[in-house]
Amino acid sequence: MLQLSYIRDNKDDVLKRLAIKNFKDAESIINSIIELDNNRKSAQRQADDTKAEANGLAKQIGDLMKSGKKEEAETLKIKTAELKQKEKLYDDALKGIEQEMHKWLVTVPNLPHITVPVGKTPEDNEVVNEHGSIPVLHSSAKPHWELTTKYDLIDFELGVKLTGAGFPVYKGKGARLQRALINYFLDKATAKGYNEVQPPILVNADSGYGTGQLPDKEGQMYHCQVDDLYLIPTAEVPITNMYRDVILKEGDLPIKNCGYTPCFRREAGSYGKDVRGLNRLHQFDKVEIVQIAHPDKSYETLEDMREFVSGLLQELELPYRTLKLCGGDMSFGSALTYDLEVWSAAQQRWLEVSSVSNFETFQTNRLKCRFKDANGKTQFAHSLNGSALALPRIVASLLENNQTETGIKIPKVLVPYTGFEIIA
RNA sequence: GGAGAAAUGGCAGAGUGGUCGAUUGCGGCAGUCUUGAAAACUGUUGAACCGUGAGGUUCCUGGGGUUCGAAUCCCUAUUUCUCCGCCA
Repeated sequence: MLQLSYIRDNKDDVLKRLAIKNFKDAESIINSIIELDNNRKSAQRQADDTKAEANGLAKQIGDLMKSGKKEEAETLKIKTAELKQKEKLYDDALKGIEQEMHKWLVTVPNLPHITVPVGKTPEDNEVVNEHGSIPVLHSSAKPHWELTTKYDLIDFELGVKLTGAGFPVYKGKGARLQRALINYFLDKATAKGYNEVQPPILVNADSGYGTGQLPDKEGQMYHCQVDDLYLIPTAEVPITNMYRDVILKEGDLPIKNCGYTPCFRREAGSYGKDVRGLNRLHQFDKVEIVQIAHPDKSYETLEDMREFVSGLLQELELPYRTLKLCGGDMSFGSALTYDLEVWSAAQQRWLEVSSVSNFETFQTNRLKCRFKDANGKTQFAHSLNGSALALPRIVASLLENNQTETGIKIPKVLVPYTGFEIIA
């Protein structure tokens, strides 16, 4: 959610940047928000003045009662009755305006950073770098969904039987590989100074609103209606919401947390080759890194996080590239997003394995996550998060890229975690 | 799941209808003293909104109500604690 004061003071800038995000009707929506805010101010003025008057009278009545002047008190009481009606009227009006304003505000996406490329589709994303060489596979190389069957690593059919499509069963060395990756990622993150947390994987609606999954992406989350809880689509939700309604000390920043959780996504509307094998699942594992940063430092932090994730891919010896997302491809709440994609040799395409974003104050404004600066003023912190990493597509490319005629080789850094060097 | 008790500022903990946004202690911050530190002493220390300012309004878990007036009374939700039941 954008900050009202920023919208008021920088309307032109806001409109210019919303255009980069291809946000429709920006001008009319921003205008109505500003107009509503003006109404809000005068409504609050009226309400406050009325209350001040009523408070004054109540105090007078108290004094009169104490000094035994009952009759005078009674006359004043009659006066307050009228004020009370007015009070209710003004309060209701104010509440109505605030609700209306909030309704509009949550529809406005975050402003993109000035360096965000203009564009509408993934083709317009800017390639920041490419790393590693594209492997050449032997003639009988297979896509990962055949390899997982051949070596009995993942049983997609069994998952369908237990739950449905997109809920695979990992078996034997496949299951062990999952555990190895999770441990490896967590070890790397904690070594980098991230504090490991294990959050709940069901969250309440407040948490959903805090990080922006609600109200706009409601349909993408699994919802336990009996208890009104949501299965998390990413650990970002619980980990960032730990700082909802919190005022931090400036010295506490940056706060670095990481956590492993399963993630659940309904993925309504996905189809075709996108959902083949491990490419898109309803349940998958991910290690997430989250930082709460000082506004002056958040872009340095973003680069740090990007480099950390790149380092993981390098150690895993996977060819990858980094994209800076264009305005049209960025998520609703992000100000700047890097996507990291690994090359999937048998599918001959790039697979997104990490998304690293700076949300600036977009989430912290909703969360009311603030810090006290050197002057004792409270201001919103910046929130950032990134996948480090999401497992399925890493597994897909590891299996595909490292396949040989004699088996699938495990990258050196993982061997201590898997306990085996080859899947054969 | 059943019965009872409770929820107040960063923490502890007063306050049971009228200058209470809230006594006090701890913690935090600033100062005095000190070569420095500690101790001691002094001061200061919640948030949001409106207002150039003076100042005003709101917030004592959330929501609703009673009253001229609510932290204080009533209803309700949530959470915590104790006891019982169930249980990985």
